[in-house]
Amino acid sequence: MSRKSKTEPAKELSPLALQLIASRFKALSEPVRLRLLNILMQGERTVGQLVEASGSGQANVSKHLAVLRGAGMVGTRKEGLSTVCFISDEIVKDLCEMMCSRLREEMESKAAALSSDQKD
Amino acid sequence: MSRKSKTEPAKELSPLALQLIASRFKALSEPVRLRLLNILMQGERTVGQLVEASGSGQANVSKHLAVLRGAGMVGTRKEGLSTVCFISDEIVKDLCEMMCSRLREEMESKAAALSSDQKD
DNA sequence: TCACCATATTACTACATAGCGATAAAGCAA
DNA sequence: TTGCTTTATCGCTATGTAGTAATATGGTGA
Repeated sequence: MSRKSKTEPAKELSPLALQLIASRFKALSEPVRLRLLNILMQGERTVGQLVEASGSGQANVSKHLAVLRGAGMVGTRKEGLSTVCFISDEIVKDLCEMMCSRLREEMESKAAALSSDQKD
Repeated sequence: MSRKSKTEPAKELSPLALQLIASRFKALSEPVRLRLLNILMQGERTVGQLVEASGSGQANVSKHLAVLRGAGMVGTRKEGLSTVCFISDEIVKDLCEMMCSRLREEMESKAAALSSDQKD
């Protein structure tokens, strides 16, 4: 592989690369889509189950699933009448957990700051 | 820390948590913002340097920087007339590198599929 | 003080998309 | 075939935001 000696000095990314990376992050930038992924992390679900579990409308869920499929994060297969959905890229879990624990840290440090900041 | 025995069974996230995570990813879902972060990974830069290096307009860069600051990813300090910008959350680098290498994998496997798929 | 410089903000246009209701498409049952 | 079920798609409205030009803000030097 092309590993340099050190930590790699943060390469310049081409406009195309930036565009592609941005579109991946964009797929993750919507609460409903994150909710769908969060549900799918527990295992495969049909579209109908996702509709019920997410509380969003059927058309909306279908559209969001199309986005996630387009980003290569969710896969589907037909099973009778239903469409079974599953996470097709495990990176999603890592990314979300990373973001999640980072948020928790921030929250906790802010909470700590608030409680030690209690002047009158 | 609160690590369970196994891999943690993918907790249910609250609507607020989903909203917060989504907004972080949203900050990363724009090519210009990724470009700014990419430049800042090489070290601190003034707004003017970012304008020049990114090729975007001054007002636009300023607005994107405000988004990144709002997401806690970039910090700034005044230094004379200039505003010096720097990455304030190292998670950004990890996230981008993760996404980047994932993309590279996909590209390479697609390229490989294409070359081995060369029937007449 | 005034003039200048770097940056932020405002006002605006253009475009993308989230959400919804209605409808289409596709597979199953009778 | 008809009717039912599940999902995808269409048409639409409302909202968000990227980009730009113009202006405002605030620090610097004369």
